[in-house]
Amino acid sequence: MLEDEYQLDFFSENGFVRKQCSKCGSHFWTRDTERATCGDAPCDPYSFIGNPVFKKTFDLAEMREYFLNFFEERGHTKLERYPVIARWRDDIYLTIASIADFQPFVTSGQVPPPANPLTISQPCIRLSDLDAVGRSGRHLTTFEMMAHHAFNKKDEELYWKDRTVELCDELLNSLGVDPMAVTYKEEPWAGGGNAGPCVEVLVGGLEIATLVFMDLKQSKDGEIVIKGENYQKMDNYIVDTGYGLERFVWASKGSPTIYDAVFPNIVNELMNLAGIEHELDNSEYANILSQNARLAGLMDVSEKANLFELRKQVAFSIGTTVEKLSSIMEPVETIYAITDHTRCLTFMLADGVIPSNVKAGYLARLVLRRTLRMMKDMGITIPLSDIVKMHAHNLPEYPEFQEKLDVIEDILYHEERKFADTLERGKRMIQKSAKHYKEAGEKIPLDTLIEMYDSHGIPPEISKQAASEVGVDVDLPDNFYSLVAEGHSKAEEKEVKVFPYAERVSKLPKTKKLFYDEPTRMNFESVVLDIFDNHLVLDSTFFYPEGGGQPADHGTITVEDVVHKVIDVQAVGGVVVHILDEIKDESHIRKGDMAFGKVNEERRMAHACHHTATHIVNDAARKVLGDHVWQAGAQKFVDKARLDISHYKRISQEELNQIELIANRTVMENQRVTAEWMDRIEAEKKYGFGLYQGGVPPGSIIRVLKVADDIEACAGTHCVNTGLVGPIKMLKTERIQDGVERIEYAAGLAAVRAMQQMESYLSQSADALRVRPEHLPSTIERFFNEWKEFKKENQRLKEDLAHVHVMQMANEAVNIGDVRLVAAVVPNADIDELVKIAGELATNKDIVVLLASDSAGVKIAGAAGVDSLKAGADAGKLVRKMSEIVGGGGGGKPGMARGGGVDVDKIDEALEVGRNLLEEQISN
RNA sequence: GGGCUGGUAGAUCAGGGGAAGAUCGCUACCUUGGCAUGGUAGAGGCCUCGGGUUCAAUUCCCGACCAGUCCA
Repeated sequence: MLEDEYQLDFFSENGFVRKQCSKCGSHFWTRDTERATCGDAPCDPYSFIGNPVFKKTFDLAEMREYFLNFFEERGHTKLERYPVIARWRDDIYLTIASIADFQPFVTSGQVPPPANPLTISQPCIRLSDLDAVGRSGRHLTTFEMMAHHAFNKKDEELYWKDRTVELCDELLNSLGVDPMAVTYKEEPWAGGGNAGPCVEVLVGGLEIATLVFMDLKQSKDGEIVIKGENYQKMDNYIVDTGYGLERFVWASKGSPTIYDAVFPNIVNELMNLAGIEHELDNSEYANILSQNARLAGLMDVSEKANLFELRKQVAFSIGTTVEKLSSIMEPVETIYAITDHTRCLTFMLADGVIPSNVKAGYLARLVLRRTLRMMKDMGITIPLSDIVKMHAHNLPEYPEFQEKLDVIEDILYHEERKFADTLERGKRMIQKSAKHYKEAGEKIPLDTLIEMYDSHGIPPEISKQAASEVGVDVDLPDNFYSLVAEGHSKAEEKEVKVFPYAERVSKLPKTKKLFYDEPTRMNFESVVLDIFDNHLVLDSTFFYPEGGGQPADHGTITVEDVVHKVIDVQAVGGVVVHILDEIKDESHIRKGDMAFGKVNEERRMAHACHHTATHIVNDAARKVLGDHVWQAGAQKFVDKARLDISHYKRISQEELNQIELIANRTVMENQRVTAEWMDRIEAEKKYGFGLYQGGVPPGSIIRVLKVADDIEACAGTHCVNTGLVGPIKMLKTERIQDGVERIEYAAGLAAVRAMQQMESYLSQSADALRVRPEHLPSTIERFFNEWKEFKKENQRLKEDLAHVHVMQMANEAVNIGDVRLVAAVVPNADIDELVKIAGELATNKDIVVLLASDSAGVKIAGAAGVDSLKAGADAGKLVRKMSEIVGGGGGGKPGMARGGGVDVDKIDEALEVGRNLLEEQISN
């Protein structure tokens, strides 16, 4: 990055000098001509701890208010915060910076900003430094990025670098920061395909703000190279600032850690619950924490080795041992982490993240389980929701937290129980396996630990502990988690569907989509713009292309009296491509030809019904289950449709019935369905991000569809009022992922057909049992019970029968050497019977039994008593040989075997062969 | 979106192509004044469901459903 980028008039007019840090070599601007270092860690240690840099102290609410007012007074529009879950984006789950609110469409210039310039305090969640939270004294999973943004265009500039730095300097001065102590360090910024010059603002060793001047975008031919990537200048350039609210509060208080500055009351309460004396007034104790924070500021403590180094240095400076220091620090650090993590959960859950095993929900569960484990370690036994409530009460400036508390409590209750179950199950598993290895005198292999974690969610530390309770040792390598990851890295090829004619299509003008204007019209005329193979592009069309979970229309297109079937329709960058089933010999379609289209009405109407029904069901589900319900996907078919929603437990039958009732009531109220093309930002302001439940559409103008109380950006075709949807019949629910429920239903004629189908199942079942449908449940229960009793009865009878046979047959035994053979055909006996008889006969020690029957082919059973076994008899081999004779196979153990075949005529032969083979066996 | 594990008695789980098992719990009886305990006997299983392979499937294969879990 060029040095010129940082030569600002503001600096030169205000007595700043550009210097190079004597330690790290980076350049920085300062008013202090004597200064040698840049002010950033590790070149400068924290000096603000115990020595606040502001005139007065602020808490979160005060600081936020001060900042926003400061920029509002200077011409910025104050904006409400966005959710911490990035609903308006499909590339990230969580909001990681204030600028994320405006990506991608505002930053790209496609969509005008909601206000310009603007100021906002955006809660952000970053889980990348999870291990450092609590330990470093400064890391948080959740923080608020206070910001002011200005979106400039080539010919329309609001302000740029000078004004931005000036505002920052003015803000700091107004807070009473010593101007000589502030440094602006040059640090080019790059991320997410953009880049630009940037200055970090440092006071007292702490980075409290970052001022990014985003004016570059990634480009292969770009001439500017940053961190190995090529960039070029953009036509629109953006002031992207980030002021850390929590860091400002920390700097104002000068407390040993950021946690003691941001949520001191909750930290204290949890310390009490854990029985830790957290007395910051105690100078010795405060000194330990301060030393720790100062040194931790200089290193990355998520690395185990660094943490040990930190401990060593702090222990040395206060004259104690690492062990002693660790025993003091670890519990305190854990409490800090719990406090932080629970605040993170408060934001996530209140903004509608449902803990789950996929997507953002997984991140919530990750944090949640981490927290539960730490609470257990610290002996904190109150429900997790109690801590979340503390945060909610602590943050009255977020009234939405209060409203959601009931649902949050319910979610947390479920999650806590679930995790307890998982751990319980895991403990049993590992101990069982531990016993196994103990007997073998071995350690538990690493593979087992990996499986415990990967497949069963048991952290290796817990496995180790559980195993040691049984007295088995476990080797736990430091790189455990990377070993787990290795097991996952078996390459997965992804098939990316590439539209074959994208290049050619991109040169065509966008197709006029007339199906929005006249949703009921099915016949139309248009002009052929282009055709390649069987892909036809028209000037305008009534064919709906696949999208938004709605399949493409089918129908016909006639050109020059030749009728072509349309089998698929796709939209490629605004151009609708009709895919024909075949190009016939007689068709000579040319550019400029008139084309006559006819859309298959039945298919279209079925899709429209199901699409409108989907919005109705979504609305009903939210009314029944709660506001946390969020569409996670949907698909429409001709005969049914399905909707996936986020919900933290199974939908009960009663709830489903309720949803069905409400949905059908909406239908009967025959409400108007309206669609309106709206400015994107305006729509977001008016309706919130619920708009994007069905996906995030591109562009500055979006189609806002209102069905009942459901308002979404939707490009599908719909019924013009809810009455046209017809009946909505719920078919089933399915849990496709933890935290995601799938509801399947049919609407319109499809619903009627579904009901008829169900009815026919019912009447067929009722007919079979010769009862009326309403008597089915009781009758079936009776039948089932009777069937079970008959089965038992049958079993008993067979045993009795076997007994009778045994008495007879034992007398008919023939002596062969030292053993007695019973060889007989038992007519009509099934295999179970044969086995029973044989088994019982063989309780006579010297008997060998060979039985056959002719039920359903040939069945053969053989058994041998213990003495006959000693004499050499092997029922397994006998039966195998005999079964071969009758064209089958068989086998078993020497004492008991079964087999069979198909050749009924050879039963006697088989018995004869068995007898001969037995003679051979015992003569050896 | 990708991957992994499991579904057997009321509970927790063994087993495994050739007569369904253990432990706890349950019922009855014995031991006791009563309970704890200790005996003895017994009840309780469409081995999740649907296909396939086989002479034979609870067991192997495919699919569905249910449950658990890791990762992007």
